[in-house]
Amino acid sequence: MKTLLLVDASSYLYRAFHALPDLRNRHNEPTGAIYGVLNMLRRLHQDYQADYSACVFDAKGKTFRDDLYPDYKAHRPSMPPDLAAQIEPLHDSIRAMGWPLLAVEGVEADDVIGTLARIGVQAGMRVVISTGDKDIAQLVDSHVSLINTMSNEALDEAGVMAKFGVPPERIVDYLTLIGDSSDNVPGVEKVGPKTAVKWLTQYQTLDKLVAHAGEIGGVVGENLRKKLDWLPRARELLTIRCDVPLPVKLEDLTAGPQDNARLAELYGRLEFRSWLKELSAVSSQPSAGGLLTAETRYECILSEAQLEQWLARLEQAELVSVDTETTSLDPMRARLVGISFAITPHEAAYLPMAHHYAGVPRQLDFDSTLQRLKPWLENPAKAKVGQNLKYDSHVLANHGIALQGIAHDTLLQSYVLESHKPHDMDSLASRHLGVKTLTYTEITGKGAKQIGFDEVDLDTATRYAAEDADITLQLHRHLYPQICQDAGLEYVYRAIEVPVSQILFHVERNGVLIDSGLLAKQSRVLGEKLLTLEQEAHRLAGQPFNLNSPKQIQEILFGQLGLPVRKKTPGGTPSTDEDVLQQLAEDYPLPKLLLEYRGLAKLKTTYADKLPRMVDPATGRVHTSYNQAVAVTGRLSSTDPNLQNIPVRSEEGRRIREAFIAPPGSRIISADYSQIELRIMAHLSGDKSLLRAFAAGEDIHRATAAEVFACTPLEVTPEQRRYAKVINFGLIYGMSAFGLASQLGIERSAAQAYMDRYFARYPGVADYMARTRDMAKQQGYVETVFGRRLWLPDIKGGNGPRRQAAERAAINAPMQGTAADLIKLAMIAVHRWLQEKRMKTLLVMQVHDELVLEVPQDELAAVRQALPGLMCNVASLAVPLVAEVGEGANWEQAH
DNA sequence: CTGCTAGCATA
DNA sequence: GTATGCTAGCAGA
Repeated sequence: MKTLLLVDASSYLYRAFHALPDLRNRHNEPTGAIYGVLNMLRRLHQDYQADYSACVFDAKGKTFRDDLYPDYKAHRPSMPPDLAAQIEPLHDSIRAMGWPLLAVEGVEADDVIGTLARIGVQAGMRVVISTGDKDIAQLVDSHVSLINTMSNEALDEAGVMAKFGVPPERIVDYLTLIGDSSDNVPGVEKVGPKTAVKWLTQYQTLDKLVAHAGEIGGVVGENLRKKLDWLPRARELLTIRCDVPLPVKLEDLTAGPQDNARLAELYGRLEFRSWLKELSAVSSQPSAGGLLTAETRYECILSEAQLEQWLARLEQAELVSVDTETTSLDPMRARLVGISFAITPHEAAYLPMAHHYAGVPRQLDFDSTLQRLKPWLENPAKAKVGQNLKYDSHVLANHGIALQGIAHDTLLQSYVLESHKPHDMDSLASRHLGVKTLTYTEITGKGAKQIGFDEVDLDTATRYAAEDADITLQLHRHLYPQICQDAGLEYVYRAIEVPVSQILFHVERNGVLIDSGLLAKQSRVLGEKLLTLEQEAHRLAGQPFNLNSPKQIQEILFGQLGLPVRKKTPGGTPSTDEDVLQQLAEDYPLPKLLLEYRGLAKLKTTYADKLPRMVDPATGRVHTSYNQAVAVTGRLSSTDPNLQNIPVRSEEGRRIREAFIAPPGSRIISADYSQIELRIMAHLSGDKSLLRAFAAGEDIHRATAAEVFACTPLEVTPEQRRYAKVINFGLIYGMSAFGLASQLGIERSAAQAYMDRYFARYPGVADYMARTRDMAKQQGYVETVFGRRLWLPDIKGGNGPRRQAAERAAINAPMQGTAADLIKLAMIAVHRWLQEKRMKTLLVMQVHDELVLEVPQDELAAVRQALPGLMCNVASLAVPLVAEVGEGANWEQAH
């Protein structure tokens, strides 16, 4: 959807003039208001890459309102000369920046904006109005929103309702009742926002209120009745016109190129030196996007007095950006080296506590300083923002501090806004703020020569650490308003991602108990089998070779033994993957052996050998890290170790799961959603047959088989059910006939016939797939049920194969993403329930559609009983959600 | 030591 | 056909 950005420049001009210090150049010409407005426009330009835009000013001349009401704005003093003098250079600068500028004689800026907004909406656009004036709230609707670029406050329909207490369409009535003193339009005496909202809530509209004016008692009732004749005219004065004739068309409102020569001339005269410098740098760094190289004040806290002062500031602050510096990237091992804080942009402090190098200045005492900070860090009422605060929570927890008051996280903000782009701070700073930050490796070096952060000198450490806190705060101010522009995104961020982050912190810290002895035993057995297989393979090949080397296997199979090449790798060499070996195994002995070898080798190295080495000596448990911001669909991922790909399909693989155990007196409970993605497909598509099958609790693969093979469910053969299952999975993956054919090992035409039959029997699903593809192509993203946006960069641009892949991803993403949203909500529900009931049960793993818990014996019954409801009642979809619960001494038994 | 490819584990 | 992360081998530092 295209965006039209309208700037109510006059509203900012007055505010900048009055709010900012009286800046002047050497000729004593005033420049403060120009600076303020341009600064605001530059920020806006970064925030909104609008397709169409206009910067709108009031113009000279009478307007229809002056005719309607001679006293309109009558009490306003004429424009101060210092302000008037700034208008022309301001207009010139704005034009030189490339903004379309509008000042229509005889028409107020509000009416120009109202009219353009209407034209934009009619053209199917999203309209964003940047204004400092509350009157414009009357223009808000589902397509039109406001942003106050000075306060960073964003208002959509819900926002208007929340702020004013009445919906946008009642704003005019509201203003009419309370009057507008700045325009000299009186309202009803003694009626302010409170009474206006009360009346409008009760009577809904001004007209109905007027009709019932007789019923209202008290002085205000009297006052209302006195003004009955006046109110219609006031209403007309306060109503923004959306139908004034304009000298421009929508097509004229595209941004032009920035005229750097002209701008340099203007900035030179105005003496905006930092912007001037940036202009000269712009040729070498075109992506800078135009940013004020503001002066920064970074402080290193070394004295008691400084600490005292910052503690006082932290106590007062509404929101503080926090960042920890540590000795390690491993969250469970990291020790604190220092902490940085930022309260206002471009200003931050670094508190070093544990730097160790020759000649390090005396730092504040580690333990006592931490104790001083502890109450603030642990106070849930003191709001904090950070970049991945889950990590900082671990670091602080390592020192016995339970970080509370996590209000915001810029990592999650970026993820919710642009899941497909990088979220590291350096990328975010450059993308959103046009700032190049110090990187960690620039500070510490890399490779063997890398030093710990505790060895970094305090000056450098301060620049780096304080910048991180500062940039995080700036990013928050930049990103959060964008999230608030969209109710869905705001819900996903505030009601899902922020709370889930804290729960993941607990899950990671809980860890899971591993039977290392059992794994060691399995490793020995696997090792012996591998040795035998290796010898046998060498014998069959007639020579020794490395069974772990695909390259050597290629040479043996397709070179020495002359086996047929079935498939090529992307690199153009003959593939030796599982599929190929499976086919070759039908006719030759060696491939079968290699398959067996590979399967067992994977089990041994990746799981049996690796997991025991991941046990944390301090806790005796394995602590994975969940990454909350990598999967573009909204899923979590798990690393160090990955606990989301522990084997389950093969018999031998499942033995690994027997090593995931509970301590004595506890059991493992596993609860997983049944057919979650197919259920979501039924919900999203609304397909009648699919909904009916789920509502009736049928075996869904059997039901599908019955439809595709035109028989009754009872007549479905196991083979048919297997086919239907593959088809159902294929649907979730956006399959093509080609893919289905290769999966089932049948002709493409036969696969196409199955698909045709499926879509004929489930027309709702066919419809849904087409709709999803269209929506993805139109807007570049698809959405989950909860409004999470899943971006598909390749869907528009890109060549054939990439675009087709993006189309398949577009089909899959809403289902995978909604499932991810659901289980995140389930984690929140389960965690809250456990807390409320003061249970000792621990959430220990999440595996996409499954939650694993470690449950003390005496809580078993309660947890088993409550889990399905907690998981299934997080949303009410058009199909029932079903969760299956199992229990055992280990994870394998719990299934 | 770092980055790449091939292959494979899960949902 | 979707989404991930990890291992081993190997090539070029």
